[in-house]
Amino acid sequence: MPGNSNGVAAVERAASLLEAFTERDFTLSLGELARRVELDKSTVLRIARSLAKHQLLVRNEDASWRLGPKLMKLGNIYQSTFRASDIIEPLLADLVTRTGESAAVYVREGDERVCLFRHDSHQSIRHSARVGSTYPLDRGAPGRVILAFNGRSGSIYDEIRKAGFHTTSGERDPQVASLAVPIFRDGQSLFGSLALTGPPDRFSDDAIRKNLEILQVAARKLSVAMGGDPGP
Amino acid sequence: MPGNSNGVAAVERAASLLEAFTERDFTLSLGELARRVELDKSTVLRIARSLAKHQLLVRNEDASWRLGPKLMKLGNIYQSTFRASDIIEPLLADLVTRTGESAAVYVREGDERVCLFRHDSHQSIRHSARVGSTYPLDRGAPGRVILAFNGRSGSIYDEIRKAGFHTTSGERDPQVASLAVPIFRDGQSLFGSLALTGPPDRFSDDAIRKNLEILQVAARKLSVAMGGDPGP
DNA sequence: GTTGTTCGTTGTACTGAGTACAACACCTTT
DNA sequence: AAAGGTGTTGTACTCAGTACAACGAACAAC
Repeated sequence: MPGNSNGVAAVERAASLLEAFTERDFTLSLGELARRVELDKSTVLRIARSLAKHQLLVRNEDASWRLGPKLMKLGNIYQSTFRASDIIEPLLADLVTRTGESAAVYVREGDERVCLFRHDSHQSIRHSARVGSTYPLDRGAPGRVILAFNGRSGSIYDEIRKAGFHTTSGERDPQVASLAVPIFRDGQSLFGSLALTGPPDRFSDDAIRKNLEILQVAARKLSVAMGGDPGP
Repeated sequence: MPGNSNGVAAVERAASLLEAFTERDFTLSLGELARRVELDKSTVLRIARSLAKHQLLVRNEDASWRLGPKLMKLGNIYQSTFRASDIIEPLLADLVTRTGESAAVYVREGDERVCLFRHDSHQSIRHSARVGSTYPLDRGAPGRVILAFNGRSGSIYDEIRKAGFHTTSGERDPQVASLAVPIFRDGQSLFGSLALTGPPDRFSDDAIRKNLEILQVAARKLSVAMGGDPGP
């Protein structure tokens, strides 16, 4: 199972088990689990038992499985790696009340971006992603801003760097538009991007102009709080 | 390694690897990691590589390791299992502004309780736990309330059931006092407990009386929203 | 310069752990 | 009563996982 070899197959199988669960299918029977990961039922049972011993999986009364609380704890430690929650969370809430759109912070993680923090808009029509979800770097404003300020060259990225922000509509998902600016920490090093997202029809030129100012003020405040230069 | 046998040792080793990380030691070198889990460096390296392939672990530039973003995603799915975040989160925020203390929701998970949601007080002196942390059931008001309404017998628990709430000061942690009430869902089945926590000196009889009313109103609202009886 | 220590990494040989299969008991449904 | 569906356990085979030792590269002490 280890693609290039030099790994531990059983561990990767266990990881696949965890990945079989989604927001919709948050509880799975042994058989269903075995079917999804394409392993024998007995194999899945033994791995699941070991995962459950560490609360990475939990067994419910009808013998089916669901994800365990340890994952929430570990996910929280992952988040604390960035040492930013105290500053970011209230700031996102403030952004939402000011702009009416959902606000989020994305950071680069390898060749993807991860939604690290998020605060949903109060409006009935709103964009709502999940914290921890990964998205491509080269699609959508939050990703492109990260690429631009990570030194990616190309006419688009040069423009973003010059403008200090970027906006896209329906690029990654036809249903959502987004407006993003960079956040810095420890001087000039990029921390990630701060973004507003919502339905494209609420991202008119006028709305963008108005929200951009609010967003940039927040981004500067954030950058300064994390020891970074305010940015261009 | 599987205590009673009938598990997969390599998987449990991998779980131990993840558990070696804490809020303080959020990044560990290979050697340190091997020391903590008491395994050979080569073994740890191979397991870590497999975990990293699934983003459960991430390698940083100096070759040390940290927890991966997939954990946040999975932790989020765990949380969504309870289908309650939309209702609970704003309610906790409201509780904090009304009472000035930190508010949290605990659910039973086996023979422990897990902090499922949490909103910190704005005050400089405040109790601040981590979402996903586990605590004993028989220490602290949130735990005892869960035991009482899960049918645990005994004079203390009979009293709690009769009163409809419980308060403790310094029982689990000498530094914190708490006030907790039950939450129900789907009729009479217990969902968990809703609690306020803070420094003991802010939990005078007067303060408790005042906050209890606010807490109970919130708990009833919550129970009804989740299809449960409002409770006694 | 050395010597010593740490770090991460790779190859090896051994053996015991992980695996798939089959059979089982227990349910419903037909 | 047969057929499908659970979850479970025991088995035997073999290959995957392991610890060990050795390596090169940094870095510090002297």
